[in-house]
Amino acid sequence: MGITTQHSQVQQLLESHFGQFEPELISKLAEHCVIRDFEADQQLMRPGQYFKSTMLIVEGGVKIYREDQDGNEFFMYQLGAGDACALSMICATRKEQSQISAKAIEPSKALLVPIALMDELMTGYKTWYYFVLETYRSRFEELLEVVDSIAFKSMDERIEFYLKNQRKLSHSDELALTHQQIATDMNSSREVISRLLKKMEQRGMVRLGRNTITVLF
Amino acid sequence: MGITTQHSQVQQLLESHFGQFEPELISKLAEHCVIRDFEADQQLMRPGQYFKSTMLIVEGGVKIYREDQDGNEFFMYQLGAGDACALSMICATRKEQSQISAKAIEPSKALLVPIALMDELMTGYKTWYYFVLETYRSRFEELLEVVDSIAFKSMDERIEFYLKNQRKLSHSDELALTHQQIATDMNSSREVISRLLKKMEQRGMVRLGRNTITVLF
DNA sequence: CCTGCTATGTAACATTTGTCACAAACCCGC
DNA sequence: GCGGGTTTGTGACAAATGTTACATAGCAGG
Repeated sequence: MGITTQHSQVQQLLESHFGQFEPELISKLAEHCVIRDFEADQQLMRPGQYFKSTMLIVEGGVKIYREDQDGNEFFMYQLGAGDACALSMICATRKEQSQISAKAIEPSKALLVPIALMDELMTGYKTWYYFVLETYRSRFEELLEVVDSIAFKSMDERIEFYLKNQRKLSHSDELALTHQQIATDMNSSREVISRLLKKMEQRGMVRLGRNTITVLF
Repeated sequence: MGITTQHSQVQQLLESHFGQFEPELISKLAEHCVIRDFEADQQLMRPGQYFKSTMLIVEGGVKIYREDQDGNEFFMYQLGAGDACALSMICATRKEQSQISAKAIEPSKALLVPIALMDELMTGYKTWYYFVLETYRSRFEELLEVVDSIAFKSMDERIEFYLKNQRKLSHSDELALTHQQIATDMNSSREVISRLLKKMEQRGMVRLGRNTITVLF
């Protein structure tokens, strides 16, 4: 939760996770950013909130999901070190409200870039403008894949898609997940997930344990 | 299909549909754009295609949808005069492939902006850079609504959402649609749509006719 | 090692959506 | 006003997903 303004630390974080930025951009950012820490499970954004700054993730992982009016969740994608929240970049520039929710899945650190700086960064630093566009483009594509998975695929294919994503994010075939968590992320029910996971185990696609799913495909 | 390079005509189209652009930007674009006409039902983009230019719609309407490997479609959103294809703007700058399909729903006209120009436009013209960001942001939000509708809603609510969209796009409560078209757009089957529309008619939400659905809500 | 909490398994059933088969209604051109 | 195509209506059934209710299993702390 603490807010620090140690320039040298910010500078170092920027250099290690945003090496593509030109040196003057890094100094500029280091001058104006603050670091913010989040605990696991802490909410970074909630719908309806106004952005005062753009977030650059430098440590940990952040889950981006959509919520409906009844509090149901739907997981969309996840950010890690080196990523930025696309919506916060553009909403920020236009003082719009957030349409999504974000939650830290582990203790995480983000750099907060004041929105007042955005215009100057966009027009003055080519690497920043590329970064913003690339961020938007790749989130957009991730979202398109999500649309695919719910528009065209059946539940068991969606679980497969979900597990593949989780594996990529955790860099491991051993996923520490409960069936309930998966169900919540997919806006389904636990029994359905258990049932289908069991079938996948019989087909040799996964190995199931308490709190763990080992991906075998 | 014809390609013309009549500067004055381009200039005029730009002025009437993209009035927010600064005059020098309009001249710049008029100098380098070409007009392209599309017939109704003609495909503007297909997945896997490389972009050579960004499209600004100046007349007609374009439907943006996703296709799966079996040729199933899923309608996402629609562009009209004054809109631009978000993906073509950014894919264009990075020479990436299109991930979507686009089809003219009526005879349409677009201005083609060569991708070689993008960098100069982005850095040199503030109104262009705002336009690109705003385009991306609003498509992103439309896509989020689409995700909502399939992640959280049942078929009848989705039909309602679909009809509301169509009404907004056609500026009329009388929609010229067959049940089959709706089914295709929603990746469902005609019988399901007919069944649910009938129920909606009984509840007084729509009036059904051959090739027409009158929205009453 | 017992207790209690959490996670998982599973059967039975409800609901929603999709599929098949075919009938009826509508519309256009002759 | 008569075919022939297209569009819509509908019943019966299949398949997928969601719900309810409860049993069992694993783990952690006392």
